[in-house]
Amino acid sequence: MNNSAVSFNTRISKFIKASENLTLSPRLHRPPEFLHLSLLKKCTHLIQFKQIHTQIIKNPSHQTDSLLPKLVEMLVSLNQLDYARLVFDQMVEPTTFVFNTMVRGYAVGCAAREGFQLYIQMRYRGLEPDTFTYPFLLRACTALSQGKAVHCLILKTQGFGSHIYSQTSLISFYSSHGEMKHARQIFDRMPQRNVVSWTAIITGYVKHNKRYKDGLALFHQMQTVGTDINELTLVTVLSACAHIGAFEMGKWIHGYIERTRIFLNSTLATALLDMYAKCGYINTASRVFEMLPQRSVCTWNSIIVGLGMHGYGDEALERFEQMQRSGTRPDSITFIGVLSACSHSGMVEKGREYFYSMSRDFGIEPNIKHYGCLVDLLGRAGLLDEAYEIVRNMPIEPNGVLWGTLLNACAAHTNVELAETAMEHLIKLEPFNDGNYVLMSNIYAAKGQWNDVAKMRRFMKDSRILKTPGCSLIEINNVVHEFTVGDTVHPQSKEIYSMLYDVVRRLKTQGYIPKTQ
DNA sequence: TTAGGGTTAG
Repeated sequence: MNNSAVSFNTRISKFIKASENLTLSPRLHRPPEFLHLSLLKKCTHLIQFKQIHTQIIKNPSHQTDSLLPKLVEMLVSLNQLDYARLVFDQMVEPTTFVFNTMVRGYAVGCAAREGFQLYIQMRYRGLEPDTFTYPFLLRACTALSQGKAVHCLILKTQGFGSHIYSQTSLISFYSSHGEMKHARQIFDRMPQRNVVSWTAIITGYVKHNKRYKDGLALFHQMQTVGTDINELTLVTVLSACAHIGAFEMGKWIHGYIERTRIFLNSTLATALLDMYAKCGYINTASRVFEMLPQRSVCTWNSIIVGLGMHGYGDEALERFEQMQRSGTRPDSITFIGVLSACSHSGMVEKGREYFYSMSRDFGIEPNIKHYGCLVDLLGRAGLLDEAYEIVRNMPIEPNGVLWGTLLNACAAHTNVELAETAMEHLIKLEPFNDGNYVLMSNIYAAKGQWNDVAKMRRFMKDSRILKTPGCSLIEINNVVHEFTVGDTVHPQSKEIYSMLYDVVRRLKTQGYIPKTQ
């Protein structure tokens, strides 16, 4: 036990002794409550809470409204939920505040059932829910049906013009369950919106539903309306830019951050670095990284992943070493960055060494993604037998991505036999992934096994597996245009195709032969 | 005592 805990225990012993003596005195029969409160605030260990709790319940007059709720609140904050419940159950007249606090506690453990039970108990006692109740209750929900039940309760008690916090919670809940239609309906019907509700709906599109263009469109709309924008909004918008390569937009946001002097905290910096890296501007990402006022494991990860992605393996590993010298402990994601950097730069020995050092030197157990990187590292380098050995002996059940990694390596090094083994697993794990069949067909073609190519194509046709049309995005004047193979949706489609034919014609005159198989 | 955020294997 450390010194502060010892001194605390001395103080509490003295206090208990004093309060026991005071109880005997007719004039000073109750110890002052503020003493309990000030001691409660200093508690760090469960045993200390228990000692004070014992003292509180010794004096029935102290079970009143200020001490036990405070005790429940503090226990919930310390995640001592069972003990908080025990104290809660001793309360004669728990208030809405205490019910809310308990529901908040259950929300941490996603215990919606207990949360609902408490809510019913609260209403049964004739207590009205307040503006805090539903956001807590929603946070406890995991299943869509549970959230819908809370939505009904909100409508029943608050009506359609319910409180902005409840509505924003509903937007987040529905969007995180893929129900953007519901989320958008609530958003559109809100009588009042603020930066949080706008950010919640944009995040719904971007983070939870991968609808980046829709997210950016709403961000434009948000600016038109003139709502405040803060760093949380920008983090989400930058993440959307990174995913679809909207560099102009991302650069504009960087300018906005500088113009409005928004503090580049580590979350915002991580998103900004990632945007530059994913849009192809790794040098700008490095320059921004150098200037950062604040670095965290995430900002380090972002730059390491970015460098690795661009084939700057040595620079990524240098950043990794620099990160450790700066005193930042690498985490699981750091090693994904490090391993993929080795993989993309062909640094087999170093990659192997880093993989085995993860648990040995850093206490981080490799997960399936780390194994994926290792298999990719070995596979790209042509060490297919070793890669297959890893897949067969790894302690985690290999998934589709992992077998897909091996299949890619087989395609790069034309190994039909191992590709067929990988394919056997992929048919079970990813039966509708057209890319796998096309790759297998290409491996047969590379070996000249045309009968097998035909078989593979026939299998795809019979199983009604269609090739996903190729898709590309281009950003012009802050607007992202999306194209799929053969589409004529764009208003300038004729001119675009005419230009494409011209490009292909010129390429062919320079000796380019398209690879169509 | 309440709502919204980043980096991760083919």
